[in-house]
Amino acid sequence: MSTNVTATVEDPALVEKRRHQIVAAATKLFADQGFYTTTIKDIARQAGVSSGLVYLYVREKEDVLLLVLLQVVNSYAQEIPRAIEGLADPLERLLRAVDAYCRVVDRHRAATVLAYRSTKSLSRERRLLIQQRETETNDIIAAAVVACMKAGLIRKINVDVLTYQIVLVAHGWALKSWYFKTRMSLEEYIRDSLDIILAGVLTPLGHRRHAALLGAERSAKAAKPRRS
Amino acid sequence: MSTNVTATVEDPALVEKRRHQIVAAATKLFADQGFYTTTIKDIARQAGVSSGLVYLYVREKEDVLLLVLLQVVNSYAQEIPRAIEGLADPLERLLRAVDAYCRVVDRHRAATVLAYRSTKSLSRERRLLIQQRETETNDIIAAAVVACMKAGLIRKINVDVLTYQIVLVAHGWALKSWYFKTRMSLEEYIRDSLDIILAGVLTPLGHRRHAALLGAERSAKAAKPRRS
Amino acid sequence: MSTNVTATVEDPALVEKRRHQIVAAATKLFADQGFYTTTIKDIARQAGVSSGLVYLYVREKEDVLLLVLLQVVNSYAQEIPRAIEGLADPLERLLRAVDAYCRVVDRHRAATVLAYRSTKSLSRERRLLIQQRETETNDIIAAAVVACMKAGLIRKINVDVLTYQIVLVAHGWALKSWYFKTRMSLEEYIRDSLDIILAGVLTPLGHRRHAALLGAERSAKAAKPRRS
Amino acid sequence: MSTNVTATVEDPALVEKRRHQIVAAATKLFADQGFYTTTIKDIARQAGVSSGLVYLYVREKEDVLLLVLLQVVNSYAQEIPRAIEGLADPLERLLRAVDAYCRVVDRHRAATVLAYRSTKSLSRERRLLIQQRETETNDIIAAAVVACMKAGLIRKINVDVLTYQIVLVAHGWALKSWYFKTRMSLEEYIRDSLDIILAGVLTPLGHRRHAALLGAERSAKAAKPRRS
DNA sequence: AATGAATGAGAATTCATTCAT
DNA sequence: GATGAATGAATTCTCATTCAT
Repeated sequence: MSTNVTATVEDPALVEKRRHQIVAAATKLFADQGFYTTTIKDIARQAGVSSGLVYLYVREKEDVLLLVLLQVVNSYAQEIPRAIEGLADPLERLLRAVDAYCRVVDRHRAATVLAYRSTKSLSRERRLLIQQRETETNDIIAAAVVACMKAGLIRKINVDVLTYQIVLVAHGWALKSWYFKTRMSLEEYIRDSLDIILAGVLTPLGHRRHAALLGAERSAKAAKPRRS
Repeated sequence: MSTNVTATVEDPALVEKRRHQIVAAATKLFADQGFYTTTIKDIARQAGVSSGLVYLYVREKEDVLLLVLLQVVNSYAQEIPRAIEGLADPLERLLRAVDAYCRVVDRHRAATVLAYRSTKSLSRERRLLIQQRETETNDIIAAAVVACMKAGLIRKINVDVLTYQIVLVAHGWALKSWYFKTRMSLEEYIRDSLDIILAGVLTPLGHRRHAALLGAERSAKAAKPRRS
Repeated sequence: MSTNVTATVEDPALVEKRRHQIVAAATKLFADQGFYTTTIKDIARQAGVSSGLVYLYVREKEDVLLLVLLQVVNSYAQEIPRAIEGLADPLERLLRAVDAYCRVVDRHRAATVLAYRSTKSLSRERRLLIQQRETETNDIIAAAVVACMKAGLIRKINVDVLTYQIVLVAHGWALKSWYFKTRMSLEEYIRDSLDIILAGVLTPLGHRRHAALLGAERSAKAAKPRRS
Repeated sequence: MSTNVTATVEDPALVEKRRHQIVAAATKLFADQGFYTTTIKDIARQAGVSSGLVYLYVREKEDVLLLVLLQVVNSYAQEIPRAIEGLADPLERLLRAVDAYCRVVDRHRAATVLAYRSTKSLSRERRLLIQQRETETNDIIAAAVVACMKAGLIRKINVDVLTYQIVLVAHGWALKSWYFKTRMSLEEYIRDSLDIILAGVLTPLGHRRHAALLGAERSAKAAKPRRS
């Protein structure tokens, strides 16, 4: 999770703290107004520091964008594996991974959209860094898909395409949240999307397992219902 | 197709010609470098005109972006209906519409990505204009889905979600073309994506029709093969 | 009345006509918005011609200003002498001259203010041309003052200062018309101003003559009253 | 003396200092070349600062003009009252006020002319601010006139007109200084102008007082002659 | 003679970045 | 380490002037 972004300041704890301030402020502003229309002064003001201070923790404005985007893709790369660790059933792993993906996206909605808008504002090198991290996330999904296929739960289809469709579904929640927000809950969105996609790719065996999992979940929920 | 963008010059043919020059130049540059990093001078140079001339056909820089984005969404709104006009079979209409959508996106790949990145750079009013046009396109897809559902070819699923998934597939080709381009052709992408999505939503009747259509298409192709 | 402003066009009648159009349009616009904030296009539009046409009758924008200002100072230099020609009595000549001055200023109020604002926008050479014409006007007033002094009607005072005060009174009507317009008529302004100035400079003989003139005027007015 | 012109910089002492620099530079340039032909870069260069700095102390170019003009009208509004404070005799107050007015105008000759030329270049709101301040100055003169009238020193004449004539005399020194400068001193100009105006409005009592005041002044001068 | 499209120099304004305190 | 004043390059937009038609 090292960032390539060099700071003048030595004390790592302080660097951590200041960068957090800056990134938090910048994320909000970039998401609201975009990268180019946000000034360093805006960021400094929002973060409650001086504009000069920003340059003690970052070499140029673009570094701030990099830090912001890294935070998003890192949160993907962290939270999805965490959601499926310990699970053995391939289908359950896939379902949980998709579910986790959508939920992280939901939590970072603004930043996800920002990534779509602003990744290209990065220099090539930095852009590749981001794309690489994104690929890592996709690989987790792809691995889960492959595992299902090996287990005979998913029929033979183009893994890349299916993976990408799942990724698009997850990102799509952020991209069109203004549209869906008023029409359905995140849970419904996940369920309906998976319904469509899985229905077409599961084998009969996969379908049975899916039904079993849903049944288990439902009874689990009935037993100790989640807080909304 | 009126644009709200006012020109100082009267002659409509000239306006048409010059705007075309400007939009072509701007599309390329915006796609390559983004809206904010492209200057009016860049656009003028690329278009082979003076920077002052641009302002005879456009009131502000943002108008250029509007014209560029309008061109994309207008081409969606035009070409998709054209691809399905005259067709009666609901499933065929849906398949052709999706196919057409993906192909327009392919032809305007850069501009499609640009729309994702830069729509928010527009003023609210202009942004709404674009979004409205986009919605019109989506409505065409949604109508085709509904028709299939009414004809018993697609099972009862959430129309919005399916429509959106189709739209994401179409746009997705542009968004990740850098990834797919090297791995598969547009035709394969369309086929594999539809395979996954349709498999999950067609009724048995729908499946039979789909198979029939594919068969017809294949023999048609065999008869008079398309030029690549 | 030759202007030093060269025209491309030969036909003198046409030049006259076009310049008149242009000057009329420019006078209005310059007076309303000032020289620098008025564009050649504005002038052309207001004059009902094309912007290119202006340059057939004028070499640069500043020439238009020169023409406008020349028109004003020329109207001074013409109308004041005309008002006093044929009059023999020195005091009557002075009074009528002042009266005429104020009335021309009133008729060209906007242009008079414009002269105050914009003469300095002219190049040195053109500015001198205007100032020279202005001086000619002042000389008429000064001559009338001197004549009164020689006739023993005005006591020995600084002619320049008195002349200038009279000029200021005349111009003052234009400069502060926004203030006086609502408080008094031009006639009252002239009367009250002369009352103050003359009272201090007339000799006893001068006073008697003044009274006589006023009496004559009053009875003349009573005989054939002016339409307001 | 608050200005409505907002600065980005906080430190009031610095703001004061920088604005002073800017206003001094701008006054000179505006007076020489006018508002529109002076660029911000010109001002910055003349003030020995960068062009960006100007915008730390001013929001737009027009603000610079406002500051310049405010300085002039403020100096009127300050120095005239100061010149007559403590004086009891109404006629002496009037004479001293006029004298002070002419002297301030003399000190700010260029800026006074600038006010005539450029007030209309201000936005309505700012223009009103200037005009209001000017009116305040005129009110001081008007009050002194009225006091003289009440004391039977000035005969019953139109106060507005007399006040305005006095104002014109004061301003006139600046407007035509190019003409008078070579012909007479400021002192002579004041004396001769007052001679003409007062002679016409003083009552016999007023005349006696005037003579007494002049006598007192002359002997005072003889006793301890003023420097230059 | 007249038009008005085209040019391009020039001006105001912004803002990333630096640096003295 | 922190501040925020200062810099100046860069950008948008305007408009006097030219010139092909």
